[in-house]
Amino acid sequence: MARGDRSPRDEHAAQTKDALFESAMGLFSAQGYDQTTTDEIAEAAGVSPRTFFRYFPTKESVLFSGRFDFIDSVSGVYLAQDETLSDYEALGESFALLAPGLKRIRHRIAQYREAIATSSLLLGRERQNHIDNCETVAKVIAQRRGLRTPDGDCGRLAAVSLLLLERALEQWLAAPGRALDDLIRAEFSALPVALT
Amino acid sequence: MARGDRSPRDEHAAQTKDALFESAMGLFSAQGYDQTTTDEIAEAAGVSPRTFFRYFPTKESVLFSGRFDFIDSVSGVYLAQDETLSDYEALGESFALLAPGLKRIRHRIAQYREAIATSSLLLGRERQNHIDNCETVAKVIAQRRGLRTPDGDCGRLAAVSLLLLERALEQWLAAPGRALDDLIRAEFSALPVALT
DNA sequence: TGTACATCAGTGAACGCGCGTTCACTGATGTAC
DNA sequence: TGTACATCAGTGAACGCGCGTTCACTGATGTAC
Repeated sequence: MARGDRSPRDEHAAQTKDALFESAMGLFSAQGYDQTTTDEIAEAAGVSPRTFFRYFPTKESVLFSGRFDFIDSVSGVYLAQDETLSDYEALGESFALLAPGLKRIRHRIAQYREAIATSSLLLGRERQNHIDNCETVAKVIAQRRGLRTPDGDCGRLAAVSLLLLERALEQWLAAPGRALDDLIRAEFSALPVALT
Repeated sequence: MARGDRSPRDEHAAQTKDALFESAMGLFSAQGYDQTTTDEIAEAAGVSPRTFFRYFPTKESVLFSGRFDFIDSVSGVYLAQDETLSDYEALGESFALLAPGLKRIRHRIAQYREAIATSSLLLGRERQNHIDNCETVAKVIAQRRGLRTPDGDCGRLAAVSLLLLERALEQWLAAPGRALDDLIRAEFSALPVALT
């Protein structure tokens, strides 16, 4: 603990935690979250069953410890968009601008979503995150419009934008071909046309 | 079992099942799904813990036994819409036309959704239902367009429509004032404006 | 109508499973002097 | 550099909890003749 952070003991502990994390993610995405027991994870990481709970308070917490908050970084970019853009355009553009940053962790995101997809419980947790994200986005839309609190319009726009982002993400993960920001822009331009 | 269906014994069994269902829904929406044990439900229904599993294979199945499939009835109405309407307009109109049928079971729907909202597991199950619904709607849109299989456009339109329906439903359940079909039409007309 | 048998709602007791907790210990690493 | 003590990663064993299953029974209702 003295200077910096890397004491040999801490180092070893960090390795164990990492081994548990990697083992867990591998097993979750390969055979499903519900089908994977904490005992199995420990065994795959080469430690005793009990040791799992020394590093993670719950089985779920392994998954969410590796989470990256994309939406939290949106606000700043969004508010910096040119005033001539509509809220909808500014949202699409903000997502597209932030998208390249995800390229580096594409594999991690894919694994996370594979795991999520195997379990109703995780799908539910993810849904709650999604609801929080809607709220966050609705608030920043309200702010750009000079409203104190988001109204129905802000909520609707937030929900629809996140839906489109979600679709783009899905396509990006399914097929490696196109860049994420392209897919996002495509989704955002396709919707208005489809509503005519 | 002889004529019709109501033997006194069956009658009694049906009453027990109903008592379990009502007790369960009441407890789920009042104190939360995860906080309600099957023992508690049995006790509230005045039967032994073991009896619960005689009528319902799992705790979840109680909830879903009372489910009403709104989306399944959409296809027919949707395909009957006038050709001059766009797909988007026809969807909104179909939902609005079917909406009045929900008035009768408003209380049941509210209770169902209250229960769902208390548990991540249920939120996840509901999410899976939602995904199925998207698929169903996407297929019928494809059919109206004369496509053999739904493309991205159909999927996007389906997802957005269901999102708007969801929002209208939410408002309807939260505030008793307005009719559901009004709220649906309002949501469907508000979106295109918001995207300009 | 009456008797013998079949069915089935309801129950009790015991158990398996997996997550997560509690208590108590070992032995290696780190620190104070 | 050397000794005494502190810390902490890792572990074992036992347990609580709630869902769901299995086996075996009781007693009321239903049916065959």
